[in-house]
Amino acid sequence: MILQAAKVQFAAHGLNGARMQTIADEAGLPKANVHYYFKTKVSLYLAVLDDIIDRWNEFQDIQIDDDPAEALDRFIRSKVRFSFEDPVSSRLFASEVLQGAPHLGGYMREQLRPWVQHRTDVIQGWIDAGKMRAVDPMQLIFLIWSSTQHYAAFEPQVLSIMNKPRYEPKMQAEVSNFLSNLILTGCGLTPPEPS
Amino acid sequence: MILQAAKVQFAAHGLNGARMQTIADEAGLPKANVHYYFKTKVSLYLAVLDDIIDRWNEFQDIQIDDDPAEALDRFIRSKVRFSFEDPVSSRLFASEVLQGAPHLGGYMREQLRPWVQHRTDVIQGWIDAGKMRAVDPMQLIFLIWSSTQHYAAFEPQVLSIMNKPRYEPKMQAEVSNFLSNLILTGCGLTPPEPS
DNA sequence: GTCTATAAGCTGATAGAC
DNA sequence: GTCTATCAGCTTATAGAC
Repeated sequence: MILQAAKVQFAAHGLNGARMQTIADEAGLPKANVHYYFKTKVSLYLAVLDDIIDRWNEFQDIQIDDDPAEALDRFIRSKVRFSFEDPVSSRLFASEVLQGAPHLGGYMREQLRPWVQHRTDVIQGWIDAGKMRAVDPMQLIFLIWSSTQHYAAFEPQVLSIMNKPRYEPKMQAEVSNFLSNLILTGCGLTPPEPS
Repeated sequence: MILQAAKVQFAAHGLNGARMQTIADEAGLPKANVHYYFKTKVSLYLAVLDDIIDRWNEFQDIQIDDDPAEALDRFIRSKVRFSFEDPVSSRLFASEVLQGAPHLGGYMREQLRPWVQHRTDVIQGWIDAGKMRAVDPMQLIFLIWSSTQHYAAFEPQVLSIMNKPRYEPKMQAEVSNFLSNLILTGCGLTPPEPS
């Protein structure tokens, strides 16, 4: 699969650093075939980016009527799951932003910003209703994004410090439980039972 | 300054993606001069990496006798300061790890792992002494790293969502206060007065 | 659609004058 | 030490047979 091979290379080396030859090798094709399906390197890069944007925020909405503890717990677990199940997409997103997000500016303005705006409104509503501590809703979202994505983008560092060759199966649950417990407690909420 | 220009380019594009010509242009020198001071691209890259490793964890030690709230507050603020005052170094570190940390493996094993080991021991000591809630000390360190570094590595995303062209001066204090307050509360500690 | 061969231009690195 | 000119090899992309 060309897109998958390209995603891995672009995630690790960025647009400039990735090599069409390497992508072709990883996909098991002659380089010319890659250019048959994707005329230029940039168009391949954009195709890969489009592919991940769709699933970036696919978890269910949060609503003003939701229980804050349950909704935030779901949010956090959904993000941790994404990090562990599709770490390459997380890395590609991080790589693109590190380069200044030159190909994601439109997406951020037109899709991600309203997405965040809606969530901050809901969280502020919970705060105004006295359902949770008064914390900055936008910074809370950034905290959840950063702490969950860390295990994908910084996997080599985490593994090196834990002195392990790869994540163990229980790791995802441990991270979910830790983050949900600490963040919800930090918001003055009672964390749900660990699942 | 060659090292500074190189740091910016390597941070944004990685080792393979950065261009010696661009580095030379940004430093205001002919490309040949860069090669006079640094024989190869890799040696320049390593020089830049060495330059940031020294200051990566320069804040003062935490000790078992410290007050947990004060020590963690200092830790968090120190990391936020680093993110806002030297975001390029944070980005370069992130870029290198995204590429699999091929040039930082030794540093992580020999320096960073013992560094973390010592801190987790201290935090576990606090927990055993009943001074704070029982949370996983290593994951707590990862949480502080990820949440503080986010504002450097993901600056374009944060700014785009906040609809601002650059960080305002008060941003660093707001982030420090938010993170310190939420994380310490999450640890069952009473946050110090915001500074 | 797939593949080999190759063109056209870019990139890291050096030679050599000053 | 600094600079211009240039080389050798790499990289993207295409041409053209099958």
